[in-house]
Amino acid sequence: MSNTKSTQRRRGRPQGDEVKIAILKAANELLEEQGLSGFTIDAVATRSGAARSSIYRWWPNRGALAIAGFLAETAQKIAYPATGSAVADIKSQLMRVAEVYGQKVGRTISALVAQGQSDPEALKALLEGYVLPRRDEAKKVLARGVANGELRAGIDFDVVIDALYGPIWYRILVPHAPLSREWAAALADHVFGGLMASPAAPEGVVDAAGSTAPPPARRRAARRAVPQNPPSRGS
Amino acid sequence: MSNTKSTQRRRGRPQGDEVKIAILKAANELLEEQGLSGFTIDAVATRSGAARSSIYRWWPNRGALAIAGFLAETAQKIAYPATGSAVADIKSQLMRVAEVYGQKVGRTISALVAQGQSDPEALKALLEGYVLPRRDEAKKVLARGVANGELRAGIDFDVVIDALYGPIWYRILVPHAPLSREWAAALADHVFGGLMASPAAPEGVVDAAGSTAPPPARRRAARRAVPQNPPSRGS
Amino acid sequence: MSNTKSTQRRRGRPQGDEVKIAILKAANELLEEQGLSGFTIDAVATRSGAARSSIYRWWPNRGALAIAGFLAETAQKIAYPATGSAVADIKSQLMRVAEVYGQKVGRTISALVAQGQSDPEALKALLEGYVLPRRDEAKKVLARGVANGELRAGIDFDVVIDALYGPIWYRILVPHAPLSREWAAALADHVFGGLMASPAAPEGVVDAAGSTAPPPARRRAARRAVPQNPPSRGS
Amino acid sequence: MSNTKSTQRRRGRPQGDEVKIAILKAANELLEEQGLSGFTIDAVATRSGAARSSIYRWWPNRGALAIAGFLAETAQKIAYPATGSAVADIKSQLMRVAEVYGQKVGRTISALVAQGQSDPEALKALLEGYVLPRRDEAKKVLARGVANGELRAGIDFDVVIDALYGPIWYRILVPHAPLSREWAAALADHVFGGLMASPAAPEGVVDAAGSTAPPPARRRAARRAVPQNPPSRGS
DNA sequence: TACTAACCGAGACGGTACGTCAGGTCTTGGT
DNA sequence: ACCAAGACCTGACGTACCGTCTCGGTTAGTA
Repeated sequence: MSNTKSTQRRRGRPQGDEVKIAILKAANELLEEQGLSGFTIDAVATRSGAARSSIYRWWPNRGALAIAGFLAETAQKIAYPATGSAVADIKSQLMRVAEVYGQKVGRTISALVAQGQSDPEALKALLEGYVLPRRDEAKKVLARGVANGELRAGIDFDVVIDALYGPIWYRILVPHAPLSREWAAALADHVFGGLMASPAAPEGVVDAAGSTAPPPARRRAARRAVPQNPPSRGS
Repeated sequence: MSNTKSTQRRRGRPQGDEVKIAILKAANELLEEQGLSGFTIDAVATRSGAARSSIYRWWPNRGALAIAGFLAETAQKIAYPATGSAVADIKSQLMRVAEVYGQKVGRTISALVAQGQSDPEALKALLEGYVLPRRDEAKKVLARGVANGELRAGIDFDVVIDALYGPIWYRILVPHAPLSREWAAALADHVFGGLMASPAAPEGVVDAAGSTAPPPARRRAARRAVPQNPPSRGS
Repeated sequence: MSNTKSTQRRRGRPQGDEVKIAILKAANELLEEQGLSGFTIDAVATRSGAARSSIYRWWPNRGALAIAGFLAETAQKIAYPATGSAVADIKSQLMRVAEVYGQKVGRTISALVAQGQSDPEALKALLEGYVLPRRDEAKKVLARGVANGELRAGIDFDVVIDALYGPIWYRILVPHAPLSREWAAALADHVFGGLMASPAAPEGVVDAAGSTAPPPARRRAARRAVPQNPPSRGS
Repeated sequence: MSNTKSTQRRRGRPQGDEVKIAILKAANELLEEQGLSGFTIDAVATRSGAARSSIYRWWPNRGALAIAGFLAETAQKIAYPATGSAVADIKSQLMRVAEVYGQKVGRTISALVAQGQSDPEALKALLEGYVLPRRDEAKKVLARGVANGELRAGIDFDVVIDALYGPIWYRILVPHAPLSREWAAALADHVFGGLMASPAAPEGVVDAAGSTAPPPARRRAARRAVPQNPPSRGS
């Protein structure tokens, strides 16, 4: 990024990465420990041993610093497993995410989202630096699942990801009950398995509620593959 | 509520409702229009015509005022429909929620959640004043669905509600894509209908990942026998 | 005061003095105990058991209340003695004033003066209600002294009173050292007796500085009798 | 004072004196023009062009600022003259003080004293920063007068200073009549010259009231009449 | 004896200033 | 050129009193 050619040295004192790293580390720790309220530029400066001006030299404001700290330190810790089954991979990763987000990372993420509500740049950075890349990853796994035949062909990946991961973010932001692996497992089962006792109901709902976007293609494919699959909505 | 008998008048000058109402109205408008950043006690005072001290007389801090404004003005605007079908009711309400939250109410709610991340009281107020009551309402509808035979008996209402509403909150807080009725309809269909191409998969996942709450029996049974089998999980 | 003829009774409930008295008492106590900073309308109301509005019904603001409390409760406690000698009366009263002002009354007076600096009405009330009447009293005693032949005929009573009582007020307002009877006695002696070793000096000063009020009588007597005697204290 | 060696530079941005000076200047002007009531931190900030936070960085509260403004701007304007005669010096300085205090400085000082009545720190600062140093100066002049033989050896400097300057402070704080050079001259004459028509009276009083500080100049005259009266304080 | 106007307690209300805190900018001197 | 230190301006926070006002309840003299 800011590197010129390595042969071409700039004048003056070269930038020591230690300062930057110390700042990011301190930022991340504060975010984990105290959330947004304790995350003060001054606090970061004090903890890192850096000066406030050094922070502002590299990041334009506290939102940017928060995101940067998160991305540098925490973001990449949750990787997808890669077994044979896409569904199994997703489910186990979902459980792991629920577990991890239930701890310090959750505090951090909720702080970042909160910051984003009054700081469009921070929101954008969070989206582009974390949310969207991870959604892309998830989509790849889902695509593998479709290719495998584990999942129906017509599913809308974005909707599925929202259905799987949305509840987790919801629970860390609106903590009406703690996150747990068990809850995540149940969530995955519900989403993958459906809830209906009788397959006929949804269509009625769709008609009744005026839905304009019935997903028929999937259904047909599904019908082929699982002939006696009763939840055929159209039938 | 906190009134003693109506015959028992309180001493002192009675509170003029106009002021309180004007304050709440102004608070709500500011929250809708500008989110958290524009939501200042001073701004509320100016817009409402009240004095700052009058605001602080009734609400201890800005978080409490934000919640109160939302609850007083906006919260009750989204009611459940009550047709015959529980599932249809939920789905159509979900779509309506998605629609409404996609507009000004969404800004307000996201601001409130953000505020809650650094203000435990505000978070508590939001939960107790809005989230939990609405979840209870939803649970009643779900229970009706189970009683109807529309839904399986074994489902965990909290998980279902998380699966249905979590994604909406997620999307207003992390707006990677706009909310829409269609998206909500698709979401409902996914959750109610499931995603699996083959119903066998989840169990494998469950086994692999150590889930303790697999809902397999129903589906197999349903597939076989189908109709109004209400196999309660506990049985 | 605001009474119309005593025969002409007004309709309605007459004013009960208890409330007024309780208010004044509380006001005075607060002033004595805590000075200006603790003297709050609210504090007075609470301590007296009266309502704030009752206070404002009778006194226009806190300054007026402070003065009224002082005048009603404390002011008249210091009376002049009346022996034969005017000088002795003044001196003993000065000592008594110093003693009394050194205690709670001093706190009260200093608070009132302080209040007066930012409240012209209060200052005026203090002057007219306390300071000037007492100065008039003192002037009478001084006049008696002149009539007696105890004091020179040409003295300016206002200047004398300033010289005698000014230092007391100065010491309670600028407490560089505590008030005491001894100090007051020394003060009286200095003022009544003068400080000069040689009586010639003042005239020179007077001439040089343009004084318009030379006190010649005493000096002449002194000049005659006691030339350059430098009576050391230790002798 | 607080400087370490000049070679030892402090880190960080050095303080720009302009800001501090502008603040003190504004503070002083406000005090002169409007007294305590107009002396608001906000007003000082506005007039000086500085920020409120800059004021609070250097002074802990409004009392401290008031004192500082006075000491920095006004306090040193009144110096003692230094002619041969101590008495003449004191008298002419007293007249000058009366003249000066009768104008803007008087407003300032009365405001400071008033502030001091509810702010012990401010009172202490006024005493230590202004009152006591000036009293010390006056004592030096008085000592010179004693050395000269102009003044009696036994006089208590503190009492004399109270007698001379107390009335001035009294008059600016309790302005029953305006200050003037003439009044000050008369005051000086009274104090230096005494008031008694006959020198005998005070002793009676002294004895009766237990005074321990008899005024001797008069005594010389008295010595004739009451020769062996040795009311030496030390005995 | 009933009326009725003033008294009284309570407290809502619009204001103003306080002192605190954080954010973000700028200016030094040192390395 | 980078960095620590910290002065500086801005603006919101929550608190404390002020003085005004509007209620409901009470009470003593009058009709």
